[in-house]
Parts: sequence; C-alpha cells; structure tokens
Amino acid sequence: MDRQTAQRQAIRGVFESAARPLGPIEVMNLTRKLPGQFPGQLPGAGVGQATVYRTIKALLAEGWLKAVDVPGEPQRYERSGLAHHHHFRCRVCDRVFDLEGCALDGMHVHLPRGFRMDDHELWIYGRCKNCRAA
Amino acid sequence: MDRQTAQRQAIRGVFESAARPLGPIEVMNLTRKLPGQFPGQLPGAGVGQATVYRTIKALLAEGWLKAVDVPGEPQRYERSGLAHHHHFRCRVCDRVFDLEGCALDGMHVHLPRGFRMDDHELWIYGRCKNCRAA
DNA sequence: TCGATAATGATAATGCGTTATCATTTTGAT
DNA sequence: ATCAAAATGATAACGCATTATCATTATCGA
Repeated sequence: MDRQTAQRQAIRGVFESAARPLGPIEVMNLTRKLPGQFPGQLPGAGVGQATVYRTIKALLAEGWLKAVDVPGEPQRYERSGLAHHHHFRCRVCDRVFDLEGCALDGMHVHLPRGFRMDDHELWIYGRCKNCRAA
Repeated sequence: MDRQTAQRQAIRGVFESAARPLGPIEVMNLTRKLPGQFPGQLPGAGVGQATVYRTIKALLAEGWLKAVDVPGEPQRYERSGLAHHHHFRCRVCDRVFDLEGCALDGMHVHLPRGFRMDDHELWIYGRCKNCRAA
C-alpha cells in the first residue's frame, strides 16, 4: 500500500461519497459508474474484484476503514472515525444506511447478574425512502 | 418429520433446556452430553451433524424454531414464541444469551425523512458471568 | 411380528465469500 | 527515459457452512 494508483483513488472515492457501509462487490460496481476515473479507462470499466478485496484489506490495516458486521450477511465496510452511530437496513434494496445519534444514550440495559457490557449495536429494519416510494 | 425418533427428541430437548440460541454444531455437541438419551446409545455418542441440520430445517419449517442472525456469524436458532427480547454475546466464550425486556420500549429512534421502521434488533457485547470470573 | 418407508450418519458435493497465483502492466525513484 | 519493485486482474484455489447421496437402521401401522 505504498504506491498511488488510480484504482485505489477510485475505491477511496467510492467510500467517501457513499456515506453508508459498502460490501466488496458493491464497491466494485460503484467504481464502474465513475466516469473516466483513471487514464485510459473504458466507459463502464472499473476496478477488478481482487483489487477491491486487497485494497479493502489494506485500508482496514491502516485504519482508514472499519468493518461493519451485518446480521446474517457478509461484512461491509465504512470509513473509520465516524461518530457513534447505528445502521438501518432496507429490506427491499438491501442497502445499509447510517443513522445519526443513538437511541440508547443514557438508557439502562438490564443484564443478568455478573454480566458486563462493553459495547452494543442497534439495527433498524424497514424500507428506505426510495423503496417506500416504489 | 412424521416419525418420532430418539435423535429428534434429543435435539428438541437441547433447545428446550438451553434458554439461549444455539448453532448446529453447538447442538450436536450438547447431544453428546446427554446420558443414555436413546436405546443402545454409547456414552458420549450423540446425533450426527447431518441429522442436526435436517432436524433444525424441519423444526424451522413447522415453526418450532426461529433463526437468530448473529452479526458476523452463521445463524443460530432458538425456540419460537418467546417474548420480544434481545441478545448478549460473550466475547470470550462466544455464547449468545437471552436478555429480558427491551431497552427501546417507548423510545424514539430518529430516522431519515421518508424511511419507515418495521423492526429492530439490539446486540449487547461483553463478558458473561463465567468468563468475567475466569 | 413384518414390512414399507422414513430417518440416520458417514461422506461427498455444493455455494459463496474470500484469498492466492502469476503473467502483465504501472509506478516512481534514479 | 529506465527499470526494479509493486499493483493489477483473470482465474484457480481455499475455507467454511450447509445440503445431497446412499447404504444401513429404526419406526410404526397393518
């Protein structure tokens, strides 16, 4: 991860403009929609999936990305350093969106005696704006 | 699923006494601990994993079991018909426990305009009683 | 008790997400 | 501009959970 390539720029760009967690294939498809991202790029061309996986791995290692464990699905990834937040998964288009804030702030969660809570994760399921309209 | 067998009894029994969601391999291992569950059972014998998978599938189909989607892991299963509840995952022993009640009761979750919430899921991570002591 | 047939279990096969391979291309320091 | 080293991408290989296969065994109605 020490050379600058058009593919890596494209991948970082996709994450930065997404504002939602993306899976590897999602990333690959989004790079195909970037027009003329790199020199000599054919229309509709993009980044190969091996490169997407490799680059995500490297971006995780350097802390630029963070894994999001989606219940019942393979991992997606989002930019790290975002404020504490949770996610919404649309049951129609299957995309995951960021939600602002945390409904649990200051809330008390009742645990069995002797259990200790280190962390939590909240998932909201429903229909996103697009899929509700459709 | 129309014959009564010792294996099916054993599997149902394991779920009933577990009070927590179990994965197929977990179920298989637990059946090995049942002493003399079925005629001619050797000590430490249990139910084969093909049978565990098949039986879980059947119990899901008849509504006796319900899938639990654990973030970042394969599905586990629990008895259906339980009251609304959430889960605790111990980061040491990796077991999942039921929590009573719901911290979100009556809470307001802020969604982007146009989004609709149908359902939600809360995961608490930490150390269970056993692993905290150890 | 008998016998049709459903269930079991060892094992092979599948599906899918991810990683490794390797020939080719690109980068960036000289 | 040159060139060693790194990156890419097509594809093969892998790991893992799950499902299918099929010979053997168990069930339960007649």
